[in-house]
Amino acid sequence: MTPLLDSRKLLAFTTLARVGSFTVAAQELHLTQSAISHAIKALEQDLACRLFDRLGRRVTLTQAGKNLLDHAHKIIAEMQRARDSLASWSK
Amino acid sequence: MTPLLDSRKLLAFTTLARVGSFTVAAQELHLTQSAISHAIKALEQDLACRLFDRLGRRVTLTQAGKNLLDHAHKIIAEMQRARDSLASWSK
DNA sequence: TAAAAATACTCCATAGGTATTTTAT
DNA sequence: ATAAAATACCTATGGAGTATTTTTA
Repeated sequence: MTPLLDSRKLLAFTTLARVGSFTVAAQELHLTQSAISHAIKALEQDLACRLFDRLGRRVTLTQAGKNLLDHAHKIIAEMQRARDSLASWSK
Repeated sequence: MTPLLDSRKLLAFTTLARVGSFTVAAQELHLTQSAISHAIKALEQDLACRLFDRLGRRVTLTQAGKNLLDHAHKIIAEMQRARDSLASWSK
């Protein structure tokens, strides 16, 4: 129904995909490991699919996760461009 | 600091930009006029610039608003593509 | 004066925290 | 036995509602 996605969850997602660890992703985003765990779980529920395989301590993208990653990067990059654009604008 | 934008506010923004009325935008999104007003105000504060000129009843985009509109469309469209992509994916 | 937007409140959902438990090395 | 993820629980922020006030055509 709604086309929208939560951008904070997408950022948690791309960070986790890059660093491969909930703990390290949390540090990088200045959040707790718990917050990242919650965010990823909520995103997986929202999209109704697993995004990561938890193979013991190894956290790797599923095929669906790989698929989402590209979109997530584009979305975040576009938000950055929007902010940059409006910042150079006013004043 | 954060590159992120709130996607629900962006949707309120693009809808208002298209229909030119808080009341009509609210109807279209199945929200109240108050909710749209709050959302736009919060977005304007977040970005620290006016997005609409309220000329009496006529609501029109400012130059900054016109600038944001293009980005907002791209962001929402990309979210839609992400969802579509993942939907056709799993089963 | 009759519409439409802004605002004052209220409520509730959820993002995020701490503390703990579970799991795998 | 230890380090990392999941989970239980709690709190606070803010998204969204109703009711009201302000505004302007």
